[in-house]
Amino acid sequence: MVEETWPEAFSKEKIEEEKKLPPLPNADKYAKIVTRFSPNPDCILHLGSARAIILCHEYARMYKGKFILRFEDTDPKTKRPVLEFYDRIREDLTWLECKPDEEYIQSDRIPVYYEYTEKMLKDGNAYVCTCQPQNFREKILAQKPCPCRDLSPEEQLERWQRMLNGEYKEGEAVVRIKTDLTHPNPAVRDWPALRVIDIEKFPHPRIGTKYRVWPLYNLACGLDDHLMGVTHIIRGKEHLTNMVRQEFMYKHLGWKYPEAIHYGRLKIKGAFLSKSKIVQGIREGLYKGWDDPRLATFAALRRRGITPAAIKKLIIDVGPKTSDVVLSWENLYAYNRKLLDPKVNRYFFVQYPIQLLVRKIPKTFNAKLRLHPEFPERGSREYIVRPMETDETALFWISKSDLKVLAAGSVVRLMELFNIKVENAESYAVEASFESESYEEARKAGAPLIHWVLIGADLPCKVIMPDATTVEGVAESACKKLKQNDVVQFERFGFVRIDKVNSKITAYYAHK
RNA sequence: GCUCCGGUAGUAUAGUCCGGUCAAGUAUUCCGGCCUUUCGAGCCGGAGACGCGGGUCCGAAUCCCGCCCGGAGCACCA
Repeated sequence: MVEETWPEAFSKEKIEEEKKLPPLPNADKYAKIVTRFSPNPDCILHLGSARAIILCHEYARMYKGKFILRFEDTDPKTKRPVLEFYDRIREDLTWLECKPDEEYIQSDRIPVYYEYTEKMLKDGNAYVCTCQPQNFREKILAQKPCPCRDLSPEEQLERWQRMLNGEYKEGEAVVRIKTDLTHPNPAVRDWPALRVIDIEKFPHPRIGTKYRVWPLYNLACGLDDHLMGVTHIIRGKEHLTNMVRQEFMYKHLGWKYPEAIHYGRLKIKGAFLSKSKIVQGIREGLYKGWDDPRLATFAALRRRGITPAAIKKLIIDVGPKTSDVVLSWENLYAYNRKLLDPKVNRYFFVQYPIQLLVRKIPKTFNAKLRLHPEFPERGSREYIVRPMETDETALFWISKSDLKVLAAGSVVRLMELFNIKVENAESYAVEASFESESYEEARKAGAPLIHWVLIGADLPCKVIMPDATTVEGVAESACKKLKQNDVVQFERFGFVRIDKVNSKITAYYAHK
């Protein structure tokens, strides 16, 4: 009856609709959407890159397109690539469930860049500039061409050969793309495209000393985006002027510039998201590794049990806006908690344990604790609490932090076990006596519920917190069966990822 | 300084192009209640925002002008 009147109230109670990304500009103009993520493998990936990765991957998936990973490793000198990061970046993408459909490494594509450089040189759209940087700067600021600009294409090609032959030393020659000398932004005017590197001093970690002329960002990236069929460039807004620069090159080559989205910077409260800060901290030994819990690297988040799905949701939530955002960890944690709560099992972990002696226990208790209260099919763990025959006592570990509810005379329930009445509470030990068994009585008395670990069925355990401090304690012995990478909830403590299990458990704290 | 962006609750976001249905929606956070053998989750309720000042208009978060604040770029880095 009621159902007939308001059918909508009964249909699939409230589907929380997933937030979706706004449509890509001009998506219908392209047969296949192609995006790319193009990191320099000179550092570990962190949350700051999440926007590029997830947006690119998500859009490619949304339009059944293609997602490309392209390593931009063309600076053997100041942003020197490091071999280990190529793989670490691949690992991070896999973990984030953003596996690329194709992969390129720019240091393998030098001949391609040379080919187009020569074409532009030949067409009079580029030139080899041998001016002192200072001199060039003055000219360009005055909107005047430097002497090299107007040399004939033949001469340019000749100079180009000399660059390749090593007749120019580092800093002595650079290829520039012709733009508009009167462009309002001086940074756009005749930008540098390739330069000479002292390759003996700075060999490329992958390619060695094979090439002494290396392309700069705008040449390599600009060429590749077209050559690889990228339809939508999604990158940080620090690249806005690079788009303007590259558009001149596209005009020279008769190409059409892809659609470009320049999103704002992403920061997260209290975390260093700059490569240099991270690298510096590692070098100085401040951080123990790339996955130090204080870092917002993917490696660290992974170690703490933050799920890729939570990160993805967060990024999609933020979207591709151009304004900067400062995220708070709370948002990430909330998403993660929602994902983890139904999935992971629950255990007791007592932090900073103190001893609890319970007297007058009338019988043997068999505590059966479900791994997850809502999913009995997952099974349970059992602890037999058998009082000493001589004096009817049993010993437990309880958390020092629960002392606040353990004033003498108060009634407290040991979860899933029985109720006790506190007789004496010191900061190092508590004495109590059996009060009653049923949960209902505890409720009626408004007794607080605390968790416990039976002495004798315990396992030392330490939890590494997000600030890298350690919380020592004991876990219930059932935790022995946990494996590395398991994420569990330590009840009334928080979600943790199991890092190591041997005679002692080491876990990393995710969040409450 | 110059060239570009951007400013909606503690945080993030919707709405801004094409003014009214926005006395501003959503998520998270916080508070209260219910429920529950966790201080978790769930459910219900509540708190909380259009940077500032003018103008146009019957009507402005949305349009115009000025200001303020924040960010990015101004490399032979990416």
